[in-house]
Amino acid sequence: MSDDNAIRRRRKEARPQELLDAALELFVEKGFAATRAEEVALRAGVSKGTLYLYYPSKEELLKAVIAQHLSSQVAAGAQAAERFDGSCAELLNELLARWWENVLESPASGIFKLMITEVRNFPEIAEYYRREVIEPATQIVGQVIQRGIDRGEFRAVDVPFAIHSLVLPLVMLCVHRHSMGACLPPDTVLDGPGFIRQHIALVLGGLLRRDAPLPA
Amino acid sequence: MSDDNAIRRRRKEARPQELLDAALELFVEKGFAATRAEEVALRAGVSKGTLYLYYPSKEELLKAVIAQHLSSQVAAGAQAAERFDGSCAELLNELLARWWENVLESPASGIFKLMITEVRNFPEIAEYYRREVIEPATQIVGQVIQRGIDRGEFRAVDVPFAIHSLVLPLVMLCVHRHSMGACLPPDTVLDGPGFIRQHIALVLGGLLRRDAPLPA
Amino acid sequence: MSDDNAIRRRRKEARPQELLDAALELFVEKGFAATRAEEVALRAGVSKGTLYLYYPSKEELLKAVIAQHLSSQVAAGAQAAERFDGSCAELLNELLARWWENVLESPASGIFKLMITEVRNFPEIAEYYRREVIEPATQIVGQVIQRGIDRGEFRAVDVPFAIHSLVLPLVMLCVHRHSMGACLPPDTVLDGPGFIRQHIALVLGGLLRRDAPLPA
Amino acid sequence: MSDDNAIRRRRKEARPQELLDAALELFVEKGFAATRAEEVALRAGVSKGTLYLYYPSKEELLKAVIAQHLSSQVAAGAQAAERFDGSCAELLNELLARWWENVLESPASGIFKLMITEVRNFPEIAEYYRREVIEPATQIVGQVIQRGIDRGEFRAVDVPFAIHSLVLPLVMLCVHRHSMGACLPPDTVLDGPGFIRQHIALVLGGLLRRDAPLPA
DNA sequence: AATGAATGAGGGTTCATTCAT
DNA sequence: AATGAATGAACCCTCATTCAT
Repeated sequence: MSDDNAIRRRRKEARPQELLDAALELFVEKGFAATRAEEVALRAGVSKGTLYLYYPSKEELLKAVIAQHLSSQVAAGAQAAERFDGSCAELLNELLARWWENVLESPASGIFKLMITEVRNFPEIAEYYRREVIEPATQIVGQVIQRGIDRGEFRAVDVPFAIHSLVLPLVMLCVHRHSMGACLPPDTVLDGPGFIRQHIALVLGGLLRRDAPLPA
Repeated sequence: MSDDNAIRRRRKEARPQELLDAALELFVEKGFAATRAEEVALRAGVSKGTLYLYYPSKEELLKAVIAQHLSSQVAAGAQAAERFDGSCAELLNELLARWWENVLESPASGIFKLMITEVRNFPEIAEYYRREVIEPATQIVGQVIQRGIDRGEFRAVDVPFAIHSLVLPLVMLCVHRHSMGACLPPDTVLDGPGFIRQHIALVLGGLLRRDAPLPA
Repeated sequence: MSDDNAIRRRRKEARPQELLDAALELFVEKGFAATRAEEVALRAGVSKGTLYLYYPSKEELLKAVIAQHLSSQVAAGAQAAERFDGSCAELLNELLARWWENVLESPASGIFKLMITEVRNFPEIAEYYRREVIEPATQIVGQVIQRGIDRGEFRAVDVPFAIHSLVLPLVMLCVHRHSMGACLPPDTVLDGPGFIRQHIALVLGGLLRRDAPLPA
Repeated sequence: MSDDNAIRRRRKEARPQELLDAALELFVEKGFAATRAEEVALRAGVSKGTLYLYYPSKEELLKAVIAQHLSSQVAAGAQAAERFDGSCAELLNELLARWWENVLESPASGIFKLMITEVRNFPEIAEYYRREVIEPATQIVGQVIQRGIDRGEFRAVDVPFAIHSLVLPLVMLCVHRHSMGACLPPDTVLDGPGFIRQHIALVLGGLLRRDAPLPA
């Protein structure tokens, strides 16, 4: 019996996460409004009623999904940036490539599409997202660029603009993967890592002073 | 009678467009599923029933909205690319800047968010979008880059990757404007033209051969 | 102009009847509730609005349809019964055969199906129908049978029962023609006059005293 | 739990039948189009939504109502006809009287009115009805009459006509009961069994050879 | 008189949520 | 804790009716 209970308890403790995973998948796939609460429950392997034992409403479920994926998503990046001691170009390379691996290649990447589709319907989420994601991510990348400029590695470009030039394609790629990308034949889909490498090289081409040595 | 009818007919002929405009706004704002048919009607200044005199269902209305904004959206760009006789760098500058003005600054820019949120629910739309927008737009930009490479103006980069590096930030910016951007204080919003100018400069920095002269 | 007006006026004066005809057809075909007012108008060759110039509502149109077809439908039969001087058997033969020709073979035959389907939704119609149709028709046939009994031509059967035995099959045949009959291949449909002749012969076989001479 | 579930399951299992019963009543009373789905639900003692847990649409509910009442409705009659060993006249008496009791006196009798009012709107129902009801019922009665003719009990009448002469009044009576009959004072309504007895006697009077002995 | 665009109440159907078991 | 039957508010869509032309 203790054994059964152990399984049961493990099962029970896994429930919220299983529900969040199912919800993320479906909300990203079909949108929040077009997803039925029962679908989420079924995909998580429980009944409709059980969903409501863990989340008081479909909307709270959405918020939980978002909260989970936005918290401490950027903490890791910040630490990497602190410790790194190579050139700024190399650091950017490192940061964005790692970020791609950790976030964009995972199911969590859907969160970006989800944010895009739902912020305007749930305004409280907007501020949360700005504070937890945009702000810190912008800061990390911005600091590296600023450091590159200060060190004479980069030209004196407009830093906020440069951040967008670097980051937006990656985010967009990730959104694409969950919208059009999901409708096209898989071989059509862009090779992520390959693209990132060249993209950073291109933008660095504009960032680097002409007299600076090219990065490896 | 002719006069009376004229007024009436003008009204009637304007209805479809008024409805499409209202629908675009609302579908972009709240998503297709979360928008009530009656809301669209009211924003267009008519009653619920009137909507159905012009479009047989909410779904057909969505398709009409999309069809209208995707048709011949890229034709203009193609012509500009044909006629242009300056350097490829200048042509890219010209193309993207003009595209920004014509599309992204207009209400039509919302169509990108709409596509992202709805393609997976309406698969027929995906193919249509690929054929009418992605394919031709990719070709135009791709041809310019290829020409630059052939002429010795650009380095021998991977063309499809380069297209994405150039274009995705603009699209993403535009999506952003209709999602997070609509939730933040207006002064936070990025300056479009300024960004575009620097973005192109940055990427061109990576595209141009180091020994080539910088564009004006 | 006078000529145009003449046509117009003729046209106009024919309108109510054209509308009634169209309404009868459609109400019989699809039922009152399932028939749209506009359908009636279109079948009558006018626009939706015009229908309402002649009848204030769909329900009033139904009542007009019914009233038209029930009034004086039986008057003719009554007179024939008065004048006839042959045997009662011959008279019944005559009456029912004629009734079949005049009523059941005409589009007006649909009125029976219409009554069946709609009386319960429009109770005021019931009394009207009883008074105008059932009562007089019953009386006419009943009188003939009663006379036959009084004269010693028929056995002393229950008269109301006998009326039903004679008349119900004809009515049912007629209802059938507008329901199942309309769904089957036309060659399947029963030959009306042939049936009537044998039906009356059969029932007369039971009515006539065994020692009476058979009718021609 | 088993007990609780038992009650619950019994409830759930009874629902479809309760809904079918309510639907039959209302569709017969008001017609299919004029009956609201919610009315059916309320009469069955459940809420609007519950109806849709058991039947996917109002139209499917109609089909279920019809299917239930037409299946195996005539099987019993066929068996009785097989086993019977009296005279054909007695057999007809028996068959029709029994049919009256079993079908026409029950709420199921409404199905005839329902068929009449709805076949033309749901063509698939027509074929079904012909195959399941008309065809077999016609055969049973037809065989008895034919046997009577073969045995020299009946005259050589036209069999299909004779079938109609026997059966149509009963069907019509039954239709009447759910249309006009429901609008008249109850005491006006014809006495079914009494009528059937005399009706059969009358028609048999025409069927039987004059030299044959009258049935008891 | 005739039209047909417009209206909005009404009915079919869905689905978030509740609650008895 | 888990289920799933039941509810009813809400939404899509239809159509009887109106009315400006």
